[in-house]
Amino acid sequence: MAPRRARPTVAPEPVATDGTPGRPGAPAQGRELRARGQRTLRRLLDAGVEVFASRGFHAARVDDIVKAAATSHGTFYLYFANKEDLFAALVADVADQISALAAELEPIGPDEEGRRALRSWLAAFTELYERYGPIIRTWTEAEVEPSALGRMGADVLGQLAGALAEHAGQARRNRMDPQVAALALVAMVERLNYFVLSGQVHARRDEMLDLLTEVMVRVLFPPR
Amino acid sequence: MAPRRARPTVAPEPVATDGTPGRPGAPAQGRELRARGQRTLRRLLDAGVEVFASRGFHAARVDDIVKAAATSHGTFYLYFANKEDLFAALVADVADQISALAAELEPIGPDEEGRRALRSWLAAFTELYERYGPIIRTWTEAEVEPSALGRMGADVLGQLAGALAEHAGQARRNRMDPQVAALALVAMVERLNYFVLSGQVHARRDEMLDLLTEVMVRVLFPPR
Amino acid sequence: MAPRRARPTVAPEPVATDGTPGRPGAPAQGRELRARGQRTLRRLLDAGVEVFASRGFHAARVDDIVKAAATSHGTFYLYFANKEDLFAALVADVADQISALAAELEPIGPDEEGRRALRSWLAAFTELYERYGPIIRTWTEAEVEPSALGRMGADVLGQLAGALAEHAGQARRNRMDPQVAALALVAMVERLNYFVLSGQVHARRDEMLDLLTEVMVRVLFPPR
Amino acid sequence: MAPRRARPTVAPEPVATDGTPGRPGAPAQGRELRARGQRTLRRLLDAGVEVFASRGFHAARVDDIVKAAATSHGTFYLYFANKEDLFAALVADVADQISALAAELEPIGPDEEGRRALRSWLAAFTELYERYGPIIRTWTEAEVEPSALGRMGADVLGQLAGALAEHAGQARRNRMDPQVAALALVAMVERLNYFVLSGQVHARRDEMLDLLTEVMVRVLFPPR
DNA sequence: GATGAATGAGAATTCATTCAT
DNA sequence: GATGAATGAATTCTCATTCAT
Repeated sequence: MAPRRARPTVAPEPVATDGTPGRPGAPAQGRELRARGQRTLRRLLDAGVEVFASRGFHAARVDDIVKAAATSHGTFYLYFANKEDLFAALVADVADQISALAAELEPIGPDEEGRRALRSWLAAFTELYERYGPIIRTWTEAEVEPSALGRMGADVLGQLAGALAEHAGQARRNRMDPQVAALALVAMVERLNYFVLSGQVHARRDEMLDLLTEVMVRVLFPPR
Repeated sequence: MAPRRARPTVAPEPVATDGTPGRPGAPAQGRELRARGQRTLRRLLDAGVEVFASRGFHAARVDDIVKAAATSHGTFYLYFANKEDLFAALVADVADQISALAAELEPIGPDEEGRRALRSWLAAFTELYERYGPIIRTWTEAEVEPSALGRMGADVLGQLAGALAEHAGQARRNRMDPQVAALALVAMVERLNYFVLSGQVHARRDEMLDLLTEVMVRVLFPPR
Repeated sequence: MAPRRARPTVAPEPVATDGTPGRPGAPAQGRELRARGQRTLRRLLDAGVEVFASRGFHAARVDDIVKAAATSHGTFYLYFANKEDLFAALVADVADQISALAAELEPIGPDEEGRRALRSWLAAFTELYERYGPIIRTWTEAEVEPSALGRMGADVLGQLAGALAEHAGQARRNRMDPQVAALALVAMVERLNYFVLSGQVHARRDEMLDLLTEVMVRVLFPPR
Repeated sequence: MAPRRARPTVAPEPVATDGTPGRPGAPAQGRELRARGQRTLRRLLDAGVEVFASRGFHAARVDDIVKAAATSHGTFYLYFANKEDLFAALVADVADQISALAAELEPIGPDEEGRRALRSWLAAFTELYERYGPIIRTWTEAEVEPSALGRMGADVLGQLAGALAEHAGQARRNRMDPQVAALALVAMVERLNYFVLSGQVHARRDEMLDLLTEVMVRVLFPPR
C-alpha cells in the first residue's frame, strides 16, 4: 500500500484549501490562509481528532478542543462554525482517505499472492484506523435516525465493502450476496480494530492482521 | 434464563418488585411498587430504550424520556437516581439476557445439525438486538477511554464470544486464537444486525441470518 | 374612554393564556399555568417592559430581565424561547391594547364636544404610552429593513391613524390626504409623548394634552 | 455653514484634514491624511452610515462596517477609537448640518411667501434626512435613560424647534407654548419623513412636503 | 404517587478590541 | 498604511437535578 500523503498529520488539502466558496458558518475557512492561519487550522483539526477520540462527539467540549490546540474560543469560531462543523471537516478528510484506500485494493485471489495483498491492505486500514478510528466510530454514534453525517459513515464503509466485493469475484459462488458478505467482513474488520485499539481485547497488531486475513480468505474463498 | 441480580427487568417478564433495600440513589426503587408504580416504572424503562435508541446516551435528555413516558421530571427521579442510573438498569437487563443467550448456545459442529443450531441462535440474537440494539451500541459509544459502562459492553460481547469459542472447539486448528476469532465473529454479527436494522443495508432478515450462518461455518469449520 | 381591562399590569389574556397551541420555543407557555406559573410569567413580562424600557431591545440582557423578575435564567427559558420571544409577546399585548384604543375613538368634530372627546382619547393614549412606550418605540428601532416586528409597529400606528382619519371626516377638505395627515398627527403625538416622558422636553402632562388637542383641531378642522 | 468643530466631515464637503492633536483614542485621526488615508476614512464613514442605517447602533458589528468599507478590522481602529467613536463622528457631522439648516430658516409668516420659504426648508430637511435619517433615528434608539448620544438627538431636534419657534412668532397667540409646539411639529416632520423613506407609508415626496407645509401653517398661523 | 415549577452550573457562541507582520 | 489573526470577556441558552404542593 502506498498512502498518497503523509498520514500522521492531517493533510491540508481536502479540508482546508479546497476551492469551495467557503461554506456558510466556517468564516475564515473559505480563503487564503497564511502560514500562521494554516498552522492554527492544523492544530485545531489535530485537537479535534484527539478530543473526539477520547470523549466522543457529544461529550467533547469546544473548550477541550481549544485547550488541546492551545488557542482560544474566539479562534475556534474563526475556523469553524461550531463543533459539528469541525467534525464534518474531519469526516470529509477521513472519507477521502478511505476512498483512496478502497481504490488501492488490488484484485485478490485465494493464492499466496492474494493473501499478501489482502493483508497489506488490512494493515493500511489499521494504520488509518489508528488515527481516525474515533471519527469513524462516532459517525455511527448511536443514531438510528440517520443524520447526514451518520449516513456518510455507512456510505464510506459501504465503499470499502464495494471494493472488496468487486475484487474478490469468486465469493460469488454459493448463496451469499457478495455485497452484503463484504460489508459483514468490513464491519468485522472495523470492530476488531476498535476492540484491539481500545485494549478491550488483548492481541498484538500482527496477530490481529493474521487473523483477519485468515477469516477473510476463508469466507471469500472457501476451498471447494 | 435466570436474572443474576434483582433489578427491575424489562421484557419479557414482568418487572421485579423485590424488597431489596434499594441501591443508593434510586430513591423509590427499593420500595414495594404497587400496580400504578409498576406501570410507571415500565413506561420509563421503555421510554429509555426508545430515546437512547434514537439519540444515544449523551444526547438523550431526561426531558425526552419523561415525555416519551408521559410523566414528569419529578417522577423520573422517584425511580432513578439519574440518567445514568436508568441506563445502567437497562444495561443490566440486557446483560442478563445476553448471558442467558450465551448459556443457550449448544455445541455446534460443521454438520447440518450444528448449522441449524447456529442459525437459530443467531435468530435469537437478532430478536434481542431488535429491542436492545441501541443500548448495546450505546455502550460502545465512541470512547476509547474506557468508562465503566463502555467496559460492560465489551464484557458482554466477550461473554458471547467466549460461549462461541467454547462450543466450537474445532476452530482451534490453524493459527487463529479462538477467543479472538470468536470475538471477531460476534462483532460482525452485531454490526451487520445494526446495519440491517438501521436500514443502511438492504437485506431481509432471513437473508442476513443465512449469510451470517454461512460465514461463521466457513470460519469455524474450514473444510480441511 | 373605558379601557376594557386594568392597564397598569399586563393583562393575562392576550399574552399568556390564548388558545394557541403553544408557539414553538415558548415551552411552558402553551399550557395551563397554575397560580405560581402565572405569577412568574407576569413577573417576567413586567420585567421585560421595564428592562426594554431602560435599555432598549438590543442592549437588554436576559440577565437584566431575570434579575428584575427575581428569578433564574432557567426559568426565563421555561417561558420564552429567547429575548425576542418575550419581546414579541409584549408587542402582541400592546398591539391588542392599541387596537382597542383605536376602536374607542368616537366621531369628533370642531365643537367643544369633539375637542373634549379628542383630549380624553389622547389622555388614554398617554396612559398607555407610559407603560408601553418603550415597546412601541423599540418596534421602530432603527430598522429600515423591515422585520416582522418592525412592520407591526407601523401597522399599529397606522391603525390609530386610520381610526382618526375615519372619525374626522372634515379634514378631507383641502389638498391633504386624510390618511397621511392622520398618520403625521399620530406620529407627532407619539414622539411628543416620548420627549415628555423621557424628560427631554419639560412640560406637564396636561399642558402636553392641551397642546396636542389644539394642534389636532387646528389641523383637522381649520376655521374655513 | 461653518462646522463648529474640527472633525472629519462627510458629505458634501471633502474630509477635513486639520492638524488637531487628535482626540484621545482616535489614533490615526490627528495625523495628516494622505490621499489613500482620505479614501479609507471616507469609505469607513460611508459604511458607518449604511450599516447603522440598516441595523441600528447596537446591532451593527464592526465586522459589518469593515466589510462594507472593504477594509480590515485593524484599519478600522486606525481611524476610530471604537464603534461609538465612529458613530459620534457621524453624529457630529449631522449635528453640524442640522445647525446649518436651523440657521438657514428665514422668518416665515402666513402669507404665500412664508409658505414657500417653509416648504423649501422642509425640502432641505428631507434631503438631509435621506442621507442621515438613520443616524438621527439611532440617536433616539429606544432608551429612556438618556445616554450622552441620546441627549444629542434631542438637542439637535430641539435646535430645529428653537429656530422654528423663533421665526414664527405669531404662533404665540393662543395657549400653546411655542417651543413645545415647535418641537411637536419638528417631531412630526421627522417621523413622517421616516415613514415615507422606509416605505411604510406610500406617499410621494412632494405630496409629503405639501402636506407638512399645510399642517405647519395651520398650526403656526391659525386664521383668526 | 405524582407533578409543575424552579434552579444554576456548564457549555456554546459572539464580537469589540489588540497584536504581529 | 494596511491587514490577517488572535483574544477573552460577555452573553445566550441548555439541561440534569431539586423542591413544594
